[in-house]
Amino acid sequence: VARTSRKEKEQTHRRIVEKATQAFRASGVAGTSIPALMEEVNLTHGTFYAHFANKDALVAEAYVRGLGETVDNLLHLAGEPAPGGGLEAVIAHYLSAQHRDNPAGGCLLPALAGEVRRESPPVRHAFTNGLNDYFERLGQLIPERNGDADKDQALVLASGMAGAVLLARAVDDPELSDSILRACRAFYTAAFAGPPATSDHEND
Amino acid sequence: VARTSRKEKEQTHRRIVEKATQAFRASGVAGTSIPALMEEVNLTHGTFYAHFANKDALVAEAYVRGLGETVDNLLHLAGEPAPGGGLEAVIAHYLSAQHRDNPAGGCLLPALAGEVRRESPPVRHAFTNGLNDYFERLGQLIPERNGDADKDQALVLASGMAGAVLLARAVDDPELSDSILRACRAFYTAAFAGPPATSDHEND
DNA sequence: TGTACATCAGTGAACGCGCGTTCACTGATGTAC
DNA sequence: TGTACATCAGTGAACGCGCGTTCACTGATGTAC
Repeated sequence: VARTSRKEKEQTHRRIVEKATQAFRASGVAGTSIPALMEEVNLTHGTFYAHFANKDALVAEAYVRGLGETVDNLLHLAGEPAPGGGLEAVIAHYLSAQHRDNPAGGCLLPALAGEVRRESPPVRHAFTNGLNDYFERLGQLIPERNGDADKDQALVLASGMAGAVLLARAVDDPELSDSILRACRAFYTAAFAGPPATSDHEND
Repeated sequence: VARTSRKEKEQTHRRIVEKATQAFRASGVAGTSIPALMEEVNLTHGTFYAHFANKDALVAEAYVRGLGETVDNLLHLAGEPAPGGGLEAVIAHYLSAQHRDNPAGGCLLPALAGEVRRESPPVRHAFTNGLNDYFERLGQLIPERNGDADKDQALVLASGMAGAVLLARAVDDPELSDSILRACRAFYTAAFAGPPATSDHEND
């Protein structure tokens, strides 16, 4: 077989990016080779360069797509964007064992944010744009509570949850890993999705 | 020159580990080659294998040392371990531009925790042990406030701060990066190091 | 303390390997008439 | 609509490179007497 139509080429392009976002989150950018990636797309690696100038161009595209997917999934979990309504569900899912155990399909931040610092300027810029969207859309779920700006609260919540999953995935002790998720889930739920102000002391 | 004394060999070993913890935090494990590392130690790369069975053995040792150093530095910042006293200083330093801009000398977690998941079992185990120490020693700085266990609070604070530095380092927009640090510093200080319970509304 | 031998820290060339990327080629798709 | 030619998506062998690791070697250090 030698050539496919232009429509099929677009689909191939999308399939490469799609597999790449998953592979990058699962194995890191350096840990995902072009030959291995193209094999998963069922093409020879030579054709990669008909779609992208180089690996860097793919990385930039995959980061943006991965961040977008991440937020889409989170907002979908929250149901209709009723302000504050679904935030508890978002936190519970983000800090779940299911999310921890599925890096390839989960949020891009705990999987890849640590590598962004060492990527090329275009990749870092694409990531930053995607992250700004992320913060903004997450912020819309948070009810205004302390007079803090929505975005400031989104920064805290997003970075905090990313850090929790980061550590929960790193340790090899399942109990400790569960403890990290449990403690953070309780904390962030109370801080961002709990009742506005009760005089009762909170319990588990 | 051909051979040095046993005492000098021990020093060489330490110098390799020391340079490795810095290089790994700055460039990642995969991004640090044995030849490049040994050049920084001013030795030819062949002698590396007189000190370590393979790269993995160095990685395990460097993780433990890096985590230990990190906590030592933090506790030193907190001054005498007066409970609750130095926590504000620890948070302020961790979430400072200075820390963000110095990955090689800073906390190991935002720099390397994302890679641990893909390391060998011995490396993950060494990391987990080091992290348990980290949590315990950090927990001793946190005043008991809500009846939560010290360790649970340490998990939240450590993972939250690590996530904040992780994202602050990833973005290429200095303003956004500063915002992340500022918002998280205000939040975690109020949550963990602030006054136990004031009726006043907090301000900046 | 002095001598003779064994050890082994460090040297530097070499290895096999997988990486990102290139390139001549194939033949179905797209286009001009 | 049919024919003739140009394009180009995908193929598969090949490249230069740096990686982790090995190894024969050197000569100062360590040890036995």
